[in-house]
Amino acid sequence: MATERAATLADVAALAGVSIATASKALNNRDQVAAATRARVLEAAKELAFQPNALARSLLSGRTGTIGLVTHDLDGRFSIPILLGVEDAAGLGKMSALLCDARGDSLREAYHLEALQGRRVDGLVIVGARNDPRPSLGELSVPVVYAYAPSTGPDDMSVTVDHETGGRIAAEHLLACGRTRIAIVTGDPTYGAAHARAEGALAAIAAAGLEPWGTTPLFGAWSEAWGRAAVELLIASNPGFDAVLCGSDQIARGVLDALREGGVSVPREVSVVGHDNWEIFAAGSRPSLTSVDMHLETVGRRAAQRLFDAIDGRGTPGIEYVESSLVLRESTVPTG
Amino acid sequence: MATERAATLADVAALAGVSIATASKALNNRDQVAAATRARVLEAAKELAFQPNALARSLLSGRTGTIGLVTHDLDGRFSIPILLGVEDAAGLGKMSALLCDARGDSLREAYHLEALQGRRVDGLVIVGARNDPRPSLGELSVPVVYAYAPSTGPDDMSVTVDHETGGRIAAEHLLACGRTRIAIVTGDPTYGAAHARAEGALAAIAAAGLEPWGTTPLFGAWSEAWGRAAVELLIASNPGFDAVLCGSDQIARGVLDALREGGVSVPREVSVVGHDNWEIFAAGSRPSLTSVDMHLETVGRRAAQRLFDAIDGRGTPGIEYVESSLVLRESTVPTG
DNA sequence: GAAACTACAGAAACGGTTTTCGGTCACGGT
DNA sequence: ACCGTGACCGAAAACCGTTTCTGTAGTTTC
Repeated sequence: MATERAATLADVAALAGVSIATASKALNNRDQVAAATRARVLEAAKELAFQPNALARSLLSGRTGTIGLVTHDLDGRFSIPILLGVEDAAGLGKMSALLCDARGDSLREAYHLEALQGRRVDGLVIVGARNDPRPSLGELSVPVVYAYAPSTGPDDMSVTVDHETGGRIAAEHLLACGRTRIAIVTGDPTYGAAHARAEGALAAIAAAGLEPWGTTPLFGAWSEAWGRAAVELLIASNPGFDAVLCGSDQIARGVLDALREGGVSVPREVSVVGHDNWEIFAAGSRPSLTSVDMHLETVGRRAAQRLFDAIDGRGTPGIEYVESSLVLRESTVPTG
Repeated sequence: MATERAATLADVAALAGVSIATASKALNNRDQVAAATRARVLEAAKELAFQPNALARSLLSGRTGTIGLVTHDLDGRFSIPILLGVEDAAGLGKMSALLCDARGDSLREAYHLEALQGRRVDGLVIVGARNDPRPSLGELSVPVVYAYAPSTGPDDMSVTVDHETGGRIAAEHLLACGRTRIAIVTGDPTYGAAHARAEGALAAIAAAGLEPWGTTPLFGAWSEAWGRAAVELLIASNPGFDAVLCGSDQIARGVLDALREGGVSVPREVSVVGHDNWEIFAAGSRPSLTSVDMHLETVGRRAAQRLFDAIDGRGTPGIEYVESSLVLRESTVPTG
C-alpha cells in the first residue's frame, strides 16, 4: 500500500528557495547558476528524493526513453540471456524495456506491436524463439532490431549467432585433442542451426584431411533420449569413434549417459563436446561437459546498442553475427 | 529503419473533415455523434493507422498503464514463469510491464525503483530470487506486490508458494501408492522452502502413523550430485526404503540415476517424487518423474491481479499462498 | 414560436519539465 | 552620480495529443 505524492521540481525549488527555472538548470548542470545555489538545489532534491518526471520530459523531447521488447518464448532458455543483455544495455543508457511475450503467435505479436507503438516506444527489439530467419515486420514508426532470429528483410537490422563458427571451433578443439574419428550427433533437421553447426564442424574436419565418423552427421531431436539412441546406433553400426560432437548440451548429456552405461570412459576413450553451454547440463553431467557458448547475452546487448544507434539516426542495416566460444570442461580435458 | 511521424488525432479529424473533439468522441464510442460521421472518422483512422498516444492519455487520467517488474534472477527458472504470469495478467488488463533485473543486488534494486517511479508506473511487482521472506521496501509512491519471496512487512501484499502443502501432497501420493518406508532427501537447509516442504511431508507421514525412513529428512544441496550421494548414503546406512521424496527435480534426477545404476527398479521397488515440475528434468529422466508443480505462473498472475486491485484502491494487505499440485509420471505410476 | 434536442466545433485543461527572455543586482570605470 | 557589464535568477510560455466542458447552429416537437 502507498500513496505519498512524489516530489516535483516545484517542491525542490520551493525548499531551496529558488525558482523552478533555476532548480531545473541546477539539476541539469546548466551554467548561469551560482555554485552555492546549485548546491542548495541539489541538497533539496536529495532531501525530497526528487526524481524528474520522465513523462513530462517525454513531452518536450519527443522521446520516451523506453523500448519495446517482444519475445516469442519467454520460458525458453535462449530468450532469457538475450533479454538480460538487452536489459543490461538499456539500464546503462537510462532506457527502460517494456516486456511483451507473443508466445510464438503472430496475432499476439501484432497486438503487442500496436500497443507498444501507442506507448510511443523509441524502438523495438524482436527476439525470436528459434534461430531461423523470420519475415520482416516492414516499416514501423520506430526502428526495429531482430535478435537471435534474423529478419529476411534486407533493410532490417538483425543480430544473431554464428552457428557455423560454433560448430567449427568445437571440431577444431576435438582435432587439437588428437581425435580423428569424430561422430557428429545433432538435433532436429528442420532447424537451420542444426545444419549450420554441422557445416562448420564438417569444414574443420575436412580441413584436417578427414571426414566425420560414419561419413555424415546424424540428425534427430534436441533431446537426451536422442543422444542415448545415437550412441547405441553408432556402437552398433560404426564402432571405433573417439569423439562425439553434439548439437546441444541435452544431446551431449544423453551421449555421456549412454557411454558411461556402456562402459566407455570419457574423455579417455571418447571425447564429447556439447553446444549451448547450458550450465545446468554442462556443469552437472558426469564428467562435466566442454560446450560451445553462444554468448546470447552479447547478442542481446549488441541488439540494444544497434537499436540505440538507430534511434540516434546512426542505424546501419544488415545482419550482425556474434561469434561463439568454447568453454572447456572435463569431457575433453581430463582433470589432474 | 523507419521514421514517418505517427498520426495524431488532429490528422484523423482533418482527413475526416470534422473537429478534433468529434473525432475523439467517435473513436471512443461516445454518443452525440451521427452514425455517418462516426463511420467517416473510423475510416480516416484506419487509413492513417492511427494509434492514440498513450502518453497524452496519461496526462489526463493520471495513470500510465504501466507497472514495474523487478526481478532478482532473471536467468533463474523460478522467475520466468512468474514473469509470464504477470505479463499475461497485464496484457489482459491493457497494462504493460517495464522489466528490470536487480541481479540480487539491493543497490541495483534501489536504482531501478527510483527509475520506475520516475516513469510514474502505476504499481510494482517485486519478484524474489528465492522463497525466503525479504525486507519490506516500506511506503513507496505506488502500490507494491511481492511475488515468490514474501515481504516481512505486515502491511505489504505478497503472493507466494505453499511449500508445506507441496510436501504434503507428495507424501500423501506415495502413501496412496502403498509406500510406507519413505526417505526424504531435500536441498540446502538455509532455504526456508526446504524445511517447509519437509514439514509438510513429515506431517502427512505422521498422520499415517508412520515416520520417515531414517527418522529425519536428509538436507544437502539442490543438485544432482547430492541426489546421487544421498542414495548411496541411504543404501549404506538405511537400506530397505521403498520411496524417496525429493526436494527438487534435480535432486530426484540424481536419485533416479543412482538407483538405476545400483540396479534398483523404479517404480517397482522404489517410488520417486520430485519437486518443481521442471519439464526438462521431470519429463527427460528415466523413468519420467512424478513431481510437484508450484504453479508459478499463477503466482505471477495473482500478484498482478492484486496489484491492479490495489491500484484501483481495493488492495488488501497480507500473504496469499498458491497451492501446489502433483503431476503424475512414471516414477510412481507404472505405464501400461 | 418557444422548448427541447441533436450534432458538432472551439477551447480549456491536463502536468511537470525545459527554455526563452527579460530583469535585478553588484561592481568598476568614468 | 551615472552607465556599462556580466553574473545570476525568475516569470511565463512552450511542449505534447488527448479528453471534456461549454457553446451554438440547426432541426424537430408540441
